[in-house]
Order: sequence, then structure tokens, then C-alpha cells
Amino acid sequence: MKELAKVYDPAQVEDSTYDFWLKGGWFTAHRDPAKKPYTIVMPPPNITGQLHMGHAMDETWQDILIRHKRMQGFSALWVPGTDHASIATEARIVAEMKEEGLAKEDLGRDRFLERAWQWKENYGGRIVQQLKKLGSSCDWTRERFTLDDGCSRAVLHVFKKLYDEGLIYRGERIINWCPHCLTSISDAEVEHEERQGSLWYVKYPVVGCASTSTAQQCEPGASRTAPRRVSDGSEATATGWETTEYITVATTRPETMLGDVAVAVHPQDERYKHLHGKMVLLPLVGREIPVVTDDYVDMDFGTGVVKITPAHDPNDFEVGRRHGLPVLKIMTDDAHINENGGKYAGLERTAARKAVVADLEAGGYLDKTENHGHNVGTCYRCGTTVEPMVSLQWFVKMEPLAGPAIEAVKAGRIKFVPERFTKTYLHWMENTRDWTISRQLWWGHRIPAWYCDACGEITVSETAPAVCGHCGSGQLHQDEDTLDTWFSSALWPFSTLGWPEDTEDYQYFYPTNTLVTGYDIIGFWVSRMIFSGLHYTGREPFDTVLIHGLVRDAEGRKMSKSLGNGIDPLDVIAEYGADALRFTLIVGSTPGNDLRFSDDKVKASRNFANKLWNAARFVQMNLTEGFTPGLPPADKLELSDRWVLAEFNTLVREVTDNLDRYEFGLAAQKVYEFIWDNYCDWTIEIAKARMNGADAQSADTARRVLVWLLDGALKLLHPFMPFITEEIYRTLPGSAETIMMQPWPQWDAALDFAQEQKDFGEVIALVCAVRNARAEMQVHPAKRTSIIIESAQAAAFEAGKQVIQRLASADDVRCVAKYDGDTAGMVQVATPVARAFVPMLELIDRDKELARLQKELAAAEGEIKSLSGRLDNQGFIQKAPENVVQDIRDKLARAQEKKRNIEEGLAALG
RNA sequence: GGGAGCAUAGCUCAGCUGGGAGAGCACUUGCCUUACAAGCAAGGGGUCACAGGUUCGAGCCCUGUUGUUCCCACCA
Repeated sequence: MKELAKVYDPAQVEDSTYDFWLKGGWFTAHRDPAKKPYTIVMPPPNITGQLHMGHAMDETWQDILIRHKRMQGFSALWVPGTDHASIATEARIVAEMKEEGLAKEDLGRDRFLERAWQWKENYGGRIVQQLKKLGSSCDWTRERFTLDDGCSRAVLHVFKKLYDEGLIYRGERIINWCPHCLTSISDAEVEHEERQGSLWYVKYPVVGCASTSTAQQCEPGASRTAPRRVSDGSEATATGWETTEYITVATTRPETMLGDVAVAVHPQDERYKHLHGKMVLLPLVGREIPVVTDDYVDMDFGTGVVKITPAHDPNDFEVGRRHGLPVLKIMTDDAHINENGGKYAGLERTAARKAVVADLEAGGYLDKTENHGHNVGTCYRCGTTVEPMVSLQWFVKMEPLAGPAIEAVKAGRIKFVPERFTKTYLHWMENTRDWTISRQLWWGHRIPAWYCDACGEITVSETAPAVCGHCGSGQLHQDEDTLDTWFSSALWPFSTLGWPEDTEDYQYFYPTNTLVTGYDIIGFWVSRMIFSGLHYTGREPFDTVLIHGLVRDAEGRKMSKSLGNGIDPLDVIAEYGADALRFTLIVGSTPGNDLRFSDDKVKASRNFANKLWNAARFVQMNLTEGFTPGLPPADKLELSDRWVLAEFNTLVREVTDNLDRYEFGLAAQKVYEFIWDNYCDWTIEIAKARMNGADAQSADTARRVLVWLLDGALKLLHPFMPFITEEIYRTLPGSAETIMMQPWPQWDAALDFAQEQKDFGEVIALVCAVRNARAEMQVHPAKRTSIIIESAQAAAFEAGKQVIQRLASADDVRCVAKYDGDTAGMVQVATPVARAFVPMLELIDRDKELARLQKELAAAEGEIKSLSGRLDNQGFIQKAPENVVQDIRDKLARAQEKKRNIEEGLAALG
């Protein structure tokens, strides 16, 4: 038997315990036909990532589920893995190369990828090692990577399938372009930020028809009154135009006017009806552009006139399509004005804005400028303002995929916990637009599309085609782009199990059961896994989505690098242990809600671990030679034994229920209370007297109950605190090799000692009452007195006599049905079912004792008043359930009994 | 502009399908009682944000108000 140290030192235990588990192979799940599978796939952390509190929480929740299910006899598989994180990783490597003075192009694609893989080898495992520190019991033999061969095959398979179905297409669309990352990003990857900007009112001269200023259209070929230059200045852009009329547009982005191809007004807008079909002259540029009408225009905003820049605004793009307008791109990929911008070409977008505004002003085209708050889209990776741009990209058609994904959740085949996140999901799914999946990056799954140099057609194939599928030419080149990282993570629940091959793992473990993640990636990830699972495998990829909140700092702020308020889980583990960290992340938390993390909380958890440790140490120190574990037969069990066993029995039921309902916080709280209160403060204290007493049978029973309960409590606590429970478990006599494969405790009818639970409850109440009286009277703890207990239930107190003696500082306890003796000099302590006479009046202040009893009396009377008030209410008597009414009656009776007992005490005091 | 969460003891939060409110920390008092001072015992402290409503009964359900946090959104 191992000697336990006085203070629990997690650092001594955790790493070696983890190795022990790994060596035992218990994390590895087996396809056992006799067992039911239970599967979780880990949300794959980015290979660029460092473990943070969010991971720690995510991992802890999953580990609790998987350890619980494993102990319940499921074949529990937790698939770990990492995500290649295309943008994040590529940005990292590019930055690293920059320091060496290298650009991507210097290396070329192949050498760049070699370097990226090397980077992955060097750093990709870092986060995995950190996960192990937490005690995560995932199956490392099945560890996966989104860019490994299997996952890649799944990606190619899916791409081909969707392409053939017409659900993947290539086209010119407005997409979000990040000028820093130099790639397109999806709508979901754009974050909106409130910025204070300006609204510029710009005057566009109207090009009138020669004949009239009425609202008639200019006939083709009709002569026009072209605006005339006022001066002879040769720069059209620098001078004003003499004209009869202007139309004023309001814009937040004046520089994009270089790409304007029209202005739009609402068809019903009376102010502009006469301009329908006319042309206006684009200031600075000198291009004539039409006035079009479109419902999209909001008459009440600005001037009711919108400039239309199809190449750089999603709405304008749509308007442009409706009206057959050209698309004029004026910006380069790195957000400089291109050759279409005339004299502004080469300017960076903000410089261009300044120049355009200055020129507009100089030319007299600027009517006014207003302050205007608006949302700016930024790249979720780098924070750069994204540029909506027309671009040739690959898209997934969402509408046909979203339907079944909505249905699956609405029909309850996939449940969100807590339920309210169903709304988040449905809202996302119901409003999703086509998904931009191509990325102008190298690190990722290269798009399996080949373009024919001869006929220009596209051939999509899972493997490189030898010839063009359309014309047979051998001159093909592959698309340069890669796929959105989330395209591969969307397949994670099944690609990790071997799909598209029909592997044994896939057959046995798929669909998975619980998906655990934060609410921040419901749109990014959860929704995409759901429609992917449904469309490709024909099944829901999981049945439950368990959502946790964010971990915040003690002040409630989001932990972030820029604030520098992040707490490193590894530091916490080093100082307090992984168990303490895990427990902190669980207790007092509830699904979907954020959690504030503070040092004080971890200390409390650490203290609990230490408490448990010392309880175990006590048990161990009191084991005898030849001790045989196992619960003694019922007839050997004493009152307090039966009480605590019944309490444990209840605990088992409740904790199991709580875990099944994902109420981890409640479950952890209950185990904590049982161990600290019922086990340590009562059972161990009681056992001390018995094990030191003369009654060998009682001592043996106490010992065996202690060990049995410790064993059970450790099992219940194991999913929450795996390390310490394992460490202690292995010191228990008769223990198996590891706690993690032991059967989960079950409720046992034989331990349902309801009567003893009640009876001992009365003993506890009496002990507490005596302690209370002593404390209030400031009797020194070492001072022992005799106690006489008068009660109609004297037998129950007789059974608890030894307990009372030890825990209420008594040297002698007598239990009688009716006490007729002298009450002089006695403090009287009342409970609803008993009176205790404690001869210590000479030790204390008589007036204080009177006051104490008066206070108790008032409390009892208050309770009686409230309870009888309720019973006087006819509505309550008639309509409330019988058991509730009876409960109130019982309480009233007890309160009345207690009051009588107090009154007798008062009378005796004189 | 739409949607959601939160508001309970000094602080951080629990509170299951409505039956009269709990924990941890902090605080007060007394204890080194041979498992643990990272501990033991006792105690104080709450018109459960506000206003209505439903009900015999509301922290819990409904409506509104206020404060706060977050998510979503193509008003230039």
C-alpha cells in the first residue's frame, strides 16, 4: 500500500497517472458488439493554437461525458485531432518568412508547402501535448488531422459529388476580400465593427436632353445639352460644370465612385421621377452613367439617391445585375486603385478617399459632409477592413442543403442544449447565402478542378485527370486555389471515422452522439457539419449539440491577447493541478452561460482536492491487518451507517440524472457536498469514536463502510477529477487496476434506508442544536458535559448515543421518554422531536440563556404563524396537491412541538 | 434594425417540470479536537432589478419597464 503524503501534490501525480492510463490502453475504444457505442469528436484545435481557457472548458466537458459513459459500460470513443487552419497557419508562416526577407513567391508553391508541413511537424503537436495535461481521455490511436490523407480523400470526394450535383459552382460574385490575407473569405468570416465615419453628399450633374427638362426619356440619337465647361481648364475632373441640375448622392465610401456605373432612385420617389432614364455625369471621371430605378433604394435615407458600384458593393452588384449594368472593378487585391481609376491609380484606398474628397470639394461637387456611424466589415483573422469585390470564386449552393438541416433540428432529431441555441442555429441556416469556399492560399486542400488549355472547360476529379473530360486534350492545369478550412471541418464527424470508405469504425461509431462546443462557432461549424452529415452520409452527424459559454476573467472581460488578461491553463495546472482547474470550470457553471474565472475559485477547488486527499489518508491510516473490503451485512449496520449509505444512494441517483441532463455543475456540487459534509464532517468523525472504541464489530463495520463509500464517491467524482480519484483509488484495498474502467455506481434498493435517514436526521439536528447553544454561550470546546435527551423517539437517540457523545462534546448521554429529574442548572435545547438537558448553567450567563430561548421562541412562533396561515387558506387546502398540504401540516406540527419544548425550557429556567 | 442572455447574500454564481431561497469566497465568534489551519464548530447577512398579471401559492410562468452583455443584419 502506498503511503499518502500529508498535502496532495498534483504535480507528483498527474503526469505519471496519464502515462499509466496511456500504457493501459484504456483510452482506446473497441468495436465491441456487446456494447453500445458512444462517440464524441473533439472540435479540432488549430495547429497554430496554444491551449487557452476556452479549450480547457471544452475538453473538460467532453472528458466528463466520455469518462462517465465509459464507466457506464459504453464503448466510448473520443476522437481527437487538429485543424490545419489554412489562413491562420499560412499567415504565421508568411510572417516567419518575412523576417527572413522571403515572400511566398520566392519559394514557390511546392517548397512553401514543404515548409508548412515542417512547421506543422514542429508546432502542430504542441497543443496536443497541452490537451494531455488536462487529463483528456481521448483515443490517441485515432488522432486525425484535417489535412491528412483520409480527411483529404473525404474532401475531394465531397467536392466532386457536389460539383456533379450542381451544388458547387464557379462564378463571378461579390465576395469579401481581405487585402491583408490576400484571399476571399466567407460571409461568416467577416466581423462587423461599429465605426464613426462620414456621409459625403456628392453632386452629380444631370445630362439633360436637348429638347426639354421634362421627364421624358432621351431618344437615342437625340441631341443633348451637354454640360459645358465653365473655364478652359483641360482637366475635366478639376473644374465645375455648368449645368441646369444636379442629383445628389450620399455615400460613405466616396472613393468607390470611380467604379460607379449608375445612380439609382426609388421608382415611386416623386422627387426624381423626372430623371428616370436620364444620364448623369460622374464627377472627376467624366463618365456618363444612367439613372436607374430600383426598389432596393430607401427613399428616407440620405437623399434617396444611391450610387451604383457593382464591383465593390454586394447590393450594387445585385442592382447592376437587374439592370444589366457593367461591372467596373477599380481596386487591386491589395486595396489600391487600379488602372480604371485614372489619375488615382496606385493610391491606397484611404489615400484615394482623401484625394477624391479633396478633388470633389475643389470642384464644387461636395454638397456637405455629415458624421455617420456605420458598420465596417473586418477580417476575423487579421482585423483588416474587408473589401467587397467582384471575383471569380467557387461557391456552395446553400439553399438545397439548408432545407434538410433545418428540418432535422426542427423535428428534434438534433437537440441543442440549452435549447435556446436552436434559434441561433435556425436563424443562421435560414438566412445563409451561398458559401464562398475558394481561398487564394496554398496551405489547404487544393481545389480538384482542372482547366483545359484547349477548350477552356472545367474537369473536376478526385484524382488528377490525364485528359480534359470535354475535348480530350492533355493540356490541363489545376485550379490554384485551396478550400476554406471549414470545408474540411464540416466533414469531421465522419471523415475521422474513415468515410467515404465504409470502414468498421464508421459503421460502429457513426453517427456520433454529443458535440460539445462554444456558441461562437454554431454558424461556422455546427451548421455546416449538420448539412454535410445529412447530405453526404444521409444521417444526422450527432444527436445533441452541447453548448458552453465563454471563459472570462475575474472582471467579466473576454480573455484576449490584446488585453493581456488571458490566464494560461498550463500555469493554473502547474500551480493547483488539472483536477482543480477542471473542477473550477465545472462547478457553478451552466450550459450556454459564460463563466468568470478567478484564482479564488481555483483555490477552493484545490482545497476540495486536498480535503478528499486527507479523508483518504485518514481511511488508509485506520485500515487494519487483514482488512477485507465490502459492505457488511445489513444487520451489522448501525444507524449512522444506514443514514450515510442512504444518502449515498440518493447521491448516485441524482448525480447520474444530472450528468444525463448535462447538468455538470449540479452534479459536481452534489458530489462535493457529499464528500465534504456527509463523509468527512459526519461519517469520519463518527468513525473515529467507533474505531477507537471497544466494540470490535462496530469498528469493523465503520471501517468497511468508510472504505466502501470512499470507493463509490471516488467513482462518482472521477469524471470531474480524474487524477486524484485514480491516485486514491489505487491505494484502496481490493481495488482494481484502474478506476476509469470501473462500473458506474448504481442506485440500490437494499440501501434505501428511508426511516434511518429520517431518524439520524433528528440526531444531527440535536447535535447541531447543542453545539449552537454551547457556541452561543461560549462554552470552551474542551469542556465536556453530560446530556439528557427527552424524546418520544428515545430509541432513535439511543441508537445515535455514541455519535451525540462525541460530536456534541458530551461525556455521558442518557435518553429517556420523559425526564422527571431536576432541571436546575440545566440549559435546555429544543428540537422538534426532543429536548436536551445540558448541565452547564453554572458556566454561563443566566440572562443570556433567557435571551437565547426567547429568540428561539420567537423564531418558532414566526414559523407557526406562517404555516398555519397557509393552512387557513381554503383555496390552498382545496387546490394544492395532498402531499404538499400534508407536508405543511407536518411542518406545523414540528414547529408546534419545538415551541412547546422551548416553553418548557423557559418555564424551568424560572 | 432584428434576436438572445443576464439582473438572487458584500463578491462570484447555483436554484430540475411553480410549494416560501442555497453554495463557495469574504465577514463575525470560538477552536492547533492525533486526516486536513488548503482545517473544525457556530453565526450574521437577501421586499430574488422595477411595475403589473395568471395562480390557493411566483426567484421560477405571462406582459411591460429599466440596466447590462452578446449574436445576427446589404440603408448607400
